Amino acid sequence: MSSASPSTYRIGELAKRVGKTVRTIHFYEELGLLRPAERSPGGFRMYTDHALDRIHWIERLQELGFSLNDIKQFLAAFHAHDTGPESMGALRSFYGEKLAETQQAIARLQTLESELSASIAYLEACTTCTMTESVQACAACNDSQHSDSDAPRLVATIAAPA
Amino acid sequence: MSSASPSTYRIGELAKRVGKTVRTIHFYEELGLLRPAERSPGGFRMYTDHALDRIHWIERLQELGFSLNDIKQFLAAFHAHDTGPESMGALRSFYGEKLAETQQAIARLQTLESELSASIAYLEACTTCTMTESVQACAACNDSQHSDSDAPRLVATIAAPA
DNA sequence: CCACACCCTTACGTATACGTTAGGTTATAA
DNA sequence: TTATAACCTAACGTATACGTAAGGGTGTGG
Repeated sequence: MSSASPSTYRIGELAKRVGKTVRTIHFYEELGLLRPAERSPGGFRMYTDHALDRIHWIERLQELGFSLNDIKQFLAAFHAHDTGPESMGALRSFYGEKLAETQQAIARLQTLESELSASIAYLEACTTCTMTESVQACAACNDSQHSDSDAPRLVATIAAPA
Repeated sequence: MSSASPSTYRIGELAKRVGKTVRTIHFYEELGLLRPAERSPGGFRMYTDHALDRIHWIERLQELGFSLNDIKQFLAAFHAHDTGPESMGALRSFYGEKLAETQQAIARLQTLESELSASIAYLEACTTCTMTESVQACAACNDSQHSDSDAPRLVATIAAPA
């Protein structure tokens, strides 16, 4: 076994290198996201390092909230243009849309974060509560520990039957 | 909180009020997340305003990234405790875990946000590029507009066959 | 030349959160 | 009383991103 990578390798090797399963790579190919550089005489898929980059790129886009189908749509649009600048323009607006969405997602998560924090803070008082009835009774709780504020929405409506 | 109306109403009315479909409410019931206050003599589900609050609560938890199954698991644990403080403690740790996850999600999205911004900034230069070849040629781009920095990862590996 | 890992295609299975008939019943207005 | 809107249960369909066999070739060390 030589240590220099043979420049092309089979699917199992590629899978190992990117940390995906063979099935996943097959799947990407079914969707048109990735194609082997060539096939061996016997029909084995042979890949180059470019496949590696492509798969990492797909990974990042998925983290950004793109579906595999989104990526497929984009690749089609990307290659549908004649000149580099046009293709790059498509890429730019593709990313631009997701940037906006990402920023909204962040804002939303931050709202939820503070709501969670408020709920947890509110519930801290319950730690020292000596009440021994079931949670149903909490609806009438007037403990001075947290009577100064209304129960957060994430707490107020839980203590009910089913 | 919500108040006086006919005090109980049927599933269609509830659906309208919360902006969900009847099927969704049926589904929540199948999962044990929600039960009608009672049934009409003829078998119709009759709800009170509490169902409204419950559904809104479920909505928020979903936005937080909880699956309906997570919520189901939690409700079981919540009602498995004997005293209010114990149940509230369960709620607190339930929220605590998600708070940590939410904070990680925010951090991750912020990383991705800056990556997207960098990519878009990089691609701005392409707007003024006069190159008329296909995007494949961009791999060798040495335009002074962006030769000062390497292409962002989200850009570097795209301009390739398929 | 053979064993055995690795690869091939085809195709059904899985989890989530509902959507969509299908066939029949209940409530209400005319 | 009857039309019809709304409801009932049961059950199969949908989209996403793969998992998991099934049945059979390929490639290579010994």
